[in-house]
Amino acid sequence: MQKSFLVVVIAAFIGAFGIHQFAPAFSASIAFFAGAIIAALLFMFLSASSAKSQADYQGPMMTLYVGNLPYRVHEGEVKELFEQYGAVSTVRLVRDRKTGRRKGFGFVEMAESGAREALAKLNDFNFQERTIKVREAKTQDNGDSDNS
DNA sequence: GTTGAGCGTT
Repeated sequence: MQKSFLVVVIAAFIGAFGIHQFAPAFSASIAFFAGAIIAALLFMFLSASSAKSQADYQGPMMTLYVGNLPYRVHEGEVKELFEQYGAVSTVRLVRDRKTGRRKGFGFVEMAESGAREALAKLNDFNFQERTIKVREAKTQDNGDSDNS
Protein backbone atom coordinates (compact mmCIF):
# COMPACT_ATOMS: atom_id res chain seq x y z
CA MET A 1 0.00 0.00 0.00
CA GLN A 2 1.20 3.52 -0.69
CA LYS A 3 -0.51 4.77 2.43
CA SER A 4 1.35 2.45 4.77
CA PHE A 5 4.66 3.41 3.18
CA LEU A 6 3.89 7.06 3.81
CA VAL A 7 3.08 6.26 7.44
CA VAL A 8 6.40 4.47 7.83
CA VAL A 9 8.34 7.37 6.31
CA ILE A 10 6.63 9.96 8.52
CA ALA A 11 7.15 7.81 11.60
CA ALA A 12 10.77 7.35 10.58
CA PHE A 13 11.33 11.12 10.60
CA ILE A 14 9.67 11.44 13.98
CA GLY A 15 11.65 8.51 15.34
CA ALA A 16 14.88 9.87 13.90
CA PHE A 17 14.31 13.19 15.59
CA GLY A 18 13.62 11.54 18.92
CA ILE A 19 16.59 9.20 18.74
CA HIS A 20 18.89 12.01 17.71
CA GLN A 21 17.71 14.09 20.64
CA PHE A 22 18.29 11.45 23.27
CA ALA A 23 21.30 9.82 21.67
CA PRO A 24 23.36 12.37 19.74
CA ALA A 25 26.07 9.77 19.30
CA PHE A 26 24.02 8.29 16.49
CA SER A 27 24.19 10.14 13.23
CA ALA A 28 21.05 11.36 11.50
CA SER A 29 21.11 8.62 8.87
CA ILE A 30 21.53 5.87 11.46
CA ALA A 31 18.72 7.39 13.50
CA PHE A 32 16.51 7.57 10.42
CA PHE A 33 17.17 3.93 9.62
CA ALA A 34 16.42 2.87 13.17
CA GLY A 35 13.25 4.95 13.17
CA ALA A 36 12.14 3.35 9.92
CA ILE A 37 12.66 -0.15 11.31
CA ILE A 38 10.78 0.69 14.50
CA ALA A 39 7.93 2.22 12.51
CA ALA A 40 7.77 -0.79 10.20
CA LEU A 41 7.64 -3.20 13.15
CA LEU A 42 4.95 -1.09 14.78
CA PHE A 43 2.92 -1.02 11.59
CA MET A 44 3.23 -4.79 11.14
CA PHE A 45 2.04 -5.29 14.71
CA LEU A 46 -0.98 -3.03 14.18
CA SER A 47 -1.99 -4.65 10.90
CA ALA A 48 -1.60 -8.10 12.39
CA SER A 49 -3.81 -7.26 15.35
CA SER A 50 -6.46 -5.71 13.13
CA ALA A 51 -6.41 -8.73 10.85
CA LYS A 52 -6.85 -10.98 13.84
CA SER A 53 -9.85 -9.07 15.14
CA GLN A 54 -11.32 -9.02 11.64
CA ALA A 55 -11.53 -12.79 11.25
CA ASP A 56 -14.11 -13.55 13.88
CA TYR A 57 -16.35 -15.76 11.77
CA GLN A 58 -15.64 -18.57 9.36
CA GLY A 59 -18.39 -20.18 7.36
CA PRO A 60 -20.66 -19.72 4.39
CA MET A 61 -20.60 -16.09 3.30
CA MET A 62 -23.12 -14.27 1.17
CA THR A 63 -22.85 -10.87 -0.47
CA LEU A 64 -25.85 -8.59 -0.28
CA TYR A 65 -26.63 -5.58 -2.43
CA VAL A 66 -28.03 -2.63 -0.52
CA GLY A 67 -29.56 0.17 -2.55
CA ASN A 68 -31.37 3.45 -2.02
CA LEU A 69 -29.18 4.33 0.94
CA PRO A 70 -29.04 7.88 2.26
CA TYR A 71 -25.88 9.73 1.28
CA ARG A 72 -24.99 10.59 4.83
CA VAL A 73 -24.74 7.09 6.29
CA HIS A 74 -21.38 5.65 7.31
CA GLU A 75 -20.26 2.08 6.85
CA GLY A 76 -20.44 1.46 10.57
CA GLU A 77 -24.15 2.27 10.73
CA VAL A 78 -24.90 -0.16 7.94
CA LYS A 79 -22.77 -2.76 9.66
CA GLU A 80 -24.61 -2.29 12.94
CA LEU A 81 -27.92 -2.54 11.15
CA PHE A 82 -27.07 -5.86 9.52
CA GLU A 83 -25.33 -7.25 12.58
CA GLN A 84 -28.73 -7.63 14.18
CA TYR A 85 -29.29 -10.68 11.99
CA GLY A 86 -25.84 -12.23 11.67
CA ALA A 87 -22.09 -11.84 11.72
CA VAL A 88 -21.06 -9.14 9.25
CA SER A 89 -17.68 -9.61 7.63
CA THR A 90 -17.24 -6.48 5.54
CA VAL A 91 -19.31 -3.49 4.47
CA ARG A 92 -18.36 -1.62 1.31
CA LEU A 93 -20.18 1.52 0.31
CA VAL A 94 -19.62 2.43 -3.32
CA ARG A 95 -18.13 5.86 -3.90
CA ASP A 96 -17.03 7.71 -6.96
CA ARG A 97 -13.39 6.98 -7.70
CA LYS A 98 -12.52 10.56 -8.53
CA THR A 99 -14.53 12.71 -6.12
CA GLY A 100 -15.09 10.18 -3.34
CA ARG A 101 -18.75 11.05 -3.00
CA ARG A 102 -21.09 8.24 -2.07
CA LYS A 103 -23.26 6.79 -4.80
CA GLY A 104 -25.97 5.68 -2.42
CA PHE A 105 -25.57 1.92 -2.54
CA GLY A 106 -23.19 -0.67 -1.24
CA PHE A 107 -22.48 -4.28 -0.46
CA VAL A 108 -22.61 -6.22 2.76
CA GLU A 109 -20.77 -9.50 3.16
CA MET A 110 -22.08 -11.58 6.03
CA ALA A 111 -23.00 -15.07 7.14
CA GLU A 112 -25.37 -16.86 4.81
CA SER A 113 -28.13 -17.67 7.26
CA GLY A 114 -28.13 -14.19 8.72
CA ALA A 115 -27.95 -12.75 5.23
CA ARG A 116 -31.24 -14.36 4.26
CA GLU A 117 -32.78 -13.16 7.49
CA ALA A 118 -31.54 -9.64 6.86
CA LEU A 119 -32.71 -9.78 3.26
CA ALA A 120 -36.23 -10.59 4.38
CA LYS A 121 -36.29 -8.14 7.27
CA LEU A 122 -34.33 -5.18 5.91
CA ASN A 123 -35.74 -5.01 2.40
CA ASP A 124 -37.99 -1.95 2.13
CA PHE A 125 -36.86 -1.04 5.61
CA ASN A 126 -37.11 2.58 6.69
CA PHE A 127 -33.53 3.49 7.48
CA GLN A 128 -32.60 7.13 8.13
CA GLU A 129 -35.79 8.44 6.53
CA ARG A 130 -35.23 6.32 3.42
CA THR A 131 -36.57 2.98 2.27
CA ILE A 132 -33.56 0.82 1.55
CA LYS A 133 -33.47 -2.06 -0.91
CA VAL A 134 -31.75 -5.33 -0.09
CA ARG A 135 -31.09 -7.89 -2.81
CA GLU A 136 -28.73 -10.75 -3.38
CA ALA A 137 -25.59 -9.59 -5.18
CA LYS A 138 -25.56 -10.36 -8.90
CA THR A 139 -21.94 -10.31 -9.96
CA GLN A 140 -19.14 -12.02 -8.08
CA ASP A 141 -21.28 -15.05 -7.56
CA ASN A 142 -21.30 -16.90 -4.30
CA GLY A 143 -21.93 -20.14 -6.21
CA ASP A 144 -24.53 -21.78 -4.03
CA SER A 145 -27.97 -20.28 -3.97
CA ASP A 146 -29.69 -23.22 -2.41
CA ASN A 147 -33.31 -22.28 -1.94
CA SER A 148 -35.65 -25.05 -0.85
C1' DG B 1 -22.27 22.45 0.93
C1' DT B 2 -25.23 19.95 -5.13
C1' DT B 3 -27.77 14.34 -6.62
C1' DG B 4 -31.67 9.64 -6.33
C1' DA B 5 -31.52 4.97 -10.51
C1' DG B 6 -28.52 1.63 -9.79
C1' DC B 7 -24.84 -4.22 -8.76
C1' DG B 8 -18.39 -2.49 -6.55
C1' DT B 9 -13.25 -2.99 -5.01
C1' DT B 10 -8.47 -5.18 -3.44
